[in-house]
Amino acid sequence: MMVESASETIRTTPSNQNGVSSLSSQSDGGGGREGGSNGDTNGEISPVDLLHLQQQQALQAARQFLLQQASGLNSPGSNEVKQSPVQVPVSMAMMSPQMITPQQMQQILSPPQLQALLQQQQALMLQQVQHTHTHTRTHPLLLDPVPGWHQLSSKQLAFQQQLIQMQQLQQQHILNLQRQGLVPLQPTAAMQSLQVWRFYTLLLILIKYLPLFAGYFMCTLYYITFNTRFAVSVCLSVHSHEEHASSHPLYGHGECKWPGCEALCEDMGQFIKHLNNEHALDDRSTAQCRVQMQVVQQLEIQLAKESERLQAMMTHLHMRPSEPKPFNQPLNLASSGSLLKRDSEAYPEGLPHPPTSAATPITPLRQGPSVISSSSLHTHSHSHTHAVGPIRRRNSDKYCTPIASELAQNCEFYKNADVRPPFTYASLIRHAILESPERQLTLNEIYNWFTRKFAYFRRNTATWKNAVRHNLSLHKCFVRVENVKGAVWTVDEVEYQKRRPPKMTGSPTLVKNMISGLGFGSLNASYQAALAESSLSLLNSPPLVTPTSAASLNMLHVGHDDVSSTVEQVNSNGSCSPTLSPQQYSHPVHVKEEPTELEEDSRPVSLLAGVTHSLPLPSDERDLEEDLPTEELE
DNA sequence: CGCCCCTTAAACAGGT
DNA sequence: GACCTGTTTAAGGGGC
Repeated sequence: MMVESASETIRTTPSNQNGVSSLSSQSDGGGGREGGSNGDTNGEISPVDLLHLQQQQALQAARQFLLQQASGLNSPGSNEVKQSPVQVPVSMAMMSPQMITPQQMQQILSPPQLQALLQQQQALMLQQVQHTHTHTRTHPLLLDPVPGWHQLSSKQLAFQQQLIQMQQLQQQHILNLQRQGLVPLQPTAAMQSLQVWRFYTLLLILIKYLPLFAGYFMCTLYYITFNTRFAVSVCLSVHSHEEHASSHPLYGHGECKWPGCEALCEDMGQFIKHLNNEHALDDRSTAQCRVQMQVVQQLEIQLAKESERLQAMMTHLHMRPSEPKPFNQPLNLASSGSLLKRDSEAYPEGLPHPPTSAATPITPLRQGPSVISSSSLHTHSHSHTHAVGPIRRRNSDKYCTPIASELAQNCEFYKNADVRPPFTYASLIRHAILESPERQLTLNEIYNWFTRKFAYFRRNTATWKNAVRHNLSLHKCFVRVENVKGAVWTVDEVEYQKRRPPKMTGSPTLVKNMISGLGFGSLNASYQAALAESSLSLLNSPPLVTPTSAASLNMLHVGHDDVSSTVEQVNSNGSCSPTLSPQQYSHPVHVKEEPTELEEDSRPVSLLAGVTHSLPLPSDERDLEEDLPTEELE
């Protein structure tokens, strides 16, 4: 009911797209342009330069693709220049939807197959180059990516031609090597070609499958198009037909390109009708758009990774980096990764360890402050600091994308987008209280927190305020404390943990619990369904379904719907105070009746997380598991 | 089907 | 009396 009126309240403009808009400044022909500049600076073109150029082209193509993804989200009208050099690689990527290393590929593919792939990849490169310097107007299927881009200087053209020749020679050399079975292991031309190919493949696989990862990652890029009924234009299609140059970015090949839709529409009118009917502004569309944003985010991360890889390769080859590349975050599939920087070096088992440096910090592509907002808030909460279980906590974070990190990362989003946060009132209230310096808030302060943090709660105040009051009174975890200046509300952590759902056991329920653990338990059906259907694949995907132990599985319930559990857990890593009790955590004023006797046992384990203690794990996993609630306390 | 959780609505009381 | 705060009850939906 509230969703319907959401479209009426558009109060923001898509002004924050820093991560993407920075990419948008990279034009389609950027790679070629860089190559051209190289050609300007260097009279002689070395093979190393060519490799560099190839890599740059690949990255530029990826950037362009990201740009398209992002621009599809941002502005529906920005898709006119949507030809893409990534077009053809799509087919390559779909040919082999596996992420394999060049070595693995050599093992898998026969030499002819490998040769064909290489030829195809090389042809792509050549096609790109030729496309740029033989004028795009000669190619009916390609649009001019950037006006004036084809107006290269003669020197640049000469460079391009030289590049083509070198590439041909290079390709021939590679194929000869392949025929002879001499596949060098060091990053040579063949390997780098494979690397480029792999990059394409990886990117496009991500495009293809990342939408399925929906509920798992709460996206962070923040677009205001949520507020408009039809402004959510997600362009999943890498192809763009010239006959549809003026068409809708979500429409192509006679079918709807909305993620997961593929409904057949004969013409634009039918498509528009379909779009209005099936993809109107509702929870499901919102969730899907959120997923798409996550796709973009992941691609950006991946792009950063590949850029770093390129830098490393170039460094290895004694090449001069063309530009300082932002080093990236390790591909931490847990969206709470930003909150887990402290122990990011130690990857939880089951998570894919990034091949590249894990210690390099990332420049957030989105709202920088949002990533640290909750963290910083809780670092101030000096005394109430308890550590968390190292492995289990991370597993918990991994599976139950903590709402804290979700809020932390998407605070700007929720602040501006009129989207209902997928958390329960109790979770939000608890988060608000725990976020406060004193860990206590008056009712009015809770109200203010809601309105301050969520655009959604700036309307229908009577409804949600009533709900807030109702929750405060209903749940025993919220304790009213008389204060000098009135009454404040605090959180009784023990009680809060008590109300958590029973731990999951079987695999069928696992997924659902995990989803609910993501904080979507309170969503309405459509939203849940949208997220669930997108999450299933991810949750079943190998890297995330390799639970390290029964304990890790049982941890899954810990994050249920809490907003802040992970925030304080993670941020309390540094300060180890095993003697602090949950009561102290919840509130000093509150008098508790039944302290948990086992908490002292679990506490040392929880200290492992941030400070890499080597305390032995308690042998009794069951007891530990029962202690989890207290373990979460600070 | 029953239970539980969550949301929403509403009535009511007490205080300012 | 209006408003805020807090409590309580009820209904409905969804998951298990």
